[in-house]
Amino acid sequence: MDAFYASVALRERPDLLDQPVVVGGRGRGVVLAANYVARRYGVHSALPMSRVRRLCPRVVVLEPDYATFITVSASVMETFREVTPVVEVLSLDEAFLDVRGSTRRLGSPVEIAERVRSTIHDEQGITCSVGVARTISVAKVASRRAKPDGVIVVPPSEVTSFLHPLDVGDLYGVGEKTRALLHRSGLRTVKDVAHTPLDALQRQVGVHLGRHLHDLAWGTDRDELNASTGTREPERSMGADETFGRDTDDREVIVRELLRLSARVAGRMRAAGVVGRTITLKVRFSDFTTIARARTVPEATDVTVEIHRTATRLFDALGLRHQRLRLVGVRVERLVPRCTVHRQLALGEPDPGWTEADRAVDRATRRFGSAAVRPASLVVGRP
DNA sequence: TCTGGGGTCCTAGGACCC
DNA sequence: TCTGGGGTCCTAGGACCC
Repeated sequence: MDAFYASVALRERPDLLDQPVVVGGRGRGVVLAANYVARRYGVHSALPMSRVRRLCPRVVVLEPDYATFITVSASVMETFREVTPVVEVLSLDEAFLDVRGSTRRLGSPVEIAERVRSTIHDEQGITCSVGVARTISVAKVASRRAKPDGVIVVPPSEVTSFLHPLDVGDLYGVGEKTRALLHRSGLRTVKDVAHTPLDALQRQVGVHLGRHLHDLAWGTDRDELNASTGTREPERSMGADETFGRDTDDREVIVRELLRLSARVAGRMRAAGVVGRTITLKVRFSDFTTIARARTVPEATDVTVEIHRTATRLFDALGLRHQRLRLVGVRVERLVPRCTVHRQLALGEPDPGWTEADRAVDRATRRFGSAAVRPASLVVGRP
């Protein structure tokens, strides 16, 4: 989708179509999506909101409405699945489709692309762009260059002439750091990378990345999709983090925030039916340096208080003294389906323990909303 | 009052085991 | 002429994606 969040938000506000519009958070947030009018001012996603107002004082800021984004996304994915069952979902607004088995029924890839685009336009009132190619990274680069509201087809015979003039930073998977590293080595275009001997490239950037860059530069990367037809791949980790409204060194505030985050993560884990053993605490200081500390516990868990206890211990083990924090986060890794582990009963553990309490909270939350039941320390205005 | 929040994958080093 | 060698698990950090 083109400028997905902004396009969806603007469906409700057609009066703003000619105005620079961004969807973004308040306070210390960043731009989640900018419409193409705003982009003319140099506004783009991930830009701090404070800079957006300086670049474009008359910008209109809309709040994200995730419930609607998710609904629109589901409809869009449904449209994709009418084309082919082989769909690899990348994010809410983007997917790879393997249309090799659909051409008899629906026509050439370009015809399929235009059909999908017009369906989404008619049904959802937003535009999207499509790249057509034999491998995912070439398709991805093509779709970026097709934006907004376009289609680019790169036939196999034209892959190198399409890719080679591009900057290495245009490759899918090459970000700011890798681009700078390659530029420092004199490799500026995709062609430069393609014509560097593989072993020389691997000495520069490591074996794996070197191999990967070479494949990207010749357009010979992956061409089979990870499309579990229908069901999604289970998540490998789940986490939550939050930037404070202002930096803090107050242990009580921090530990309380860790509880909020632990409850959020554990609730999502229980809803997904997964448990995990490795709990990671993330801390970002005022100067933006960020560290993470992890601990693997003997028993996989989805229990709020257990995750919170581990996170708090990890925090205390940092031994911070009056260092102000900008952000804290909690993540649980190495997730496995809950049904694959059986919980070891500890001696002395009460039978209806925290697990049962969490289940009860989940039931209350489902019926009455997330504000219904909370740890007492998270109740605003408590005595 | 610069710099969100959700993820994935890779690397590197140390502990530990056979 | 001394410190094998391979594998797994764990932790920390970093790059990248949307």
